[in-house]
Amino acid sequence: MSERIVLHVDMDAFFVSVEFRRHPELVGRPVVVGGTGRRGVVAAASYEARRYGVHSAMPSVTARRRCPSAVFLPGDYETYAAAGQDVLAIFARATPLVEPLSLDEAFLDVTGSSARLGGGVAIAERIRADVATELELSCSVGVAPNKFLAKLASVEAKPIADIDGVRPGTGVFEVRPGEELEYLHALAVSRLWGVGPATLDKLRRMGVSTVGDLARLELAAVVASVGGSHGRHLIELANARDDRPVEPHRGVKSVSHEVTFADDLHELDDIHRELVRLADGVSSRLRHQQLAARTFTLKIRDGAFATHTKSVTGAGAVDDGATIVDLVAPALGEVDLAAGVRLLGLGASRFAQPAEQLRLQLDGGGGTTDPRRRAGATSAVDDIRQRFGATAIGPASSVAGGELHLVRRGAQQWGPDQHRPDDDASDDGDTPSRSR
DNA sequence: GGTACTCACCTTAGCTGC
DNA sequence: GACCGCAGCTAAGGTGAG
Repeated sequence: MSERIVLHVDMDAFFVSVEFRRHPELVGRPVVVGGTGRRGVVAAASYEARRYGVHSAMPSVTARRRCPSAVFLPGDYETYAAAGQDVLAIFARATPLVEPLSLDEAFLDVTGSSARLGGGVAIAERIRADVATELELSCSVGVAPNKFLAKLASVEAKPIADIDGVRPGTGVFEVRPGEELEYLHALAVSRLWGVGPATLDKLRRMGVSTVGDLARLELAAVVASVGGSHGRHLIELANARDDRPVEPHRGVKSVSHEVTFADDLHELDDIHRELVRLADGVSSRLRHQQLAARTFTLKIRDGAFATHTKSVTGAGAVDDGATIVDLVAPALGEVDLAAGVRLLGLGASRFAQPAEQLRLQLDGGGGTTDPRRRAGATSAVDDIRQRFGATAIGPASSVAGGELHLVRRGAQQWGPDQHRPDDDASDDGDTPSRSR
């Protein structure tokens, strides 16, 4: 059997690069995309900004302090998603086996097309060239016998930004068959997929600093330290073993929305109104994907940054917002809200097909007062949104201050928007404190 | 002192039924 | 009837990724 050839393609500073296309005057300047409010985080930083130590997931406040000259742009999720689709279309020319990981990266299994297109490295170079000429974007590609190594390899191909300046990367980096361990064992163990701060701390206490150190340990010792499944997985990776296939169509297992407020919520009415909005957003996505869920999880992060979750499993699968609110609203009462609510989230999981959901509801399992009427109203809402846009209609109970604010995927991806100084001065208690 | 959003997967604990 | 062990399910929380 021939060796697999897996590519990991990772767009370079993707969100920033998309912004450069419509703001060419910003090219070469430090640019940061992400939440612009005081509670936001950095979604992407140009390489010029990275020179100053700015990186993704960094609090925007810290990024401003490190690089005051940077241009800060609010994220535009829909535009980035559209650009991501364009990129995927180019990948699809090389192989039908494309597994997107996020908007800006994907695995490609090119084993079958390699003979026709000239091998893994040649395919990678071709993809890079097409992305550059057709989309004015750049990407880095890792080539390896499996997904895990390809992912590591793409990092080696990236541009480098440090205090001395920005240097272009190689663009393509290959880990050749037979050379996997030589490459892998010299890397820091934190480079392994699945080693975050908590696991790294445990491994360090065992004297592990490189992947090679980990590979030399007994499986039992690693399992005792980090747990069975996790330990076995790490040992497999440390020995360059990863037989996971590239899966083009991975079904979703959960759908969730969460929102961080510019100012903590204290009034139960306000919290309930936000819950209605979240339920509307989640239910809308469920119906769009023809899914219904049995379990809903309420997530609350309080004013002290402590996170609490409450799960509710209904008798039947549900896909309408009002029923979801009926299910999870009682859980609000089980959480101490005295410290205020910084973040509110709602997730749906344990999916069933809508046909089963309808049957269960009509059997009385949905717990609604009149499921037929509710289903009719929900269908009408979807029709109106289809014709007039997502913000054309929403639940009346989510309206505050005469304005309709709906939750859509990615709408507040990187934190609440810029907090206006006059928000505090004009706070008449009539409108929610969240700024949008 | 500052920590978003979305998704997946894991561990632990408690409950229930056999 | 009480108790034990086990399996299965659920809830809660943690970890990690991008």
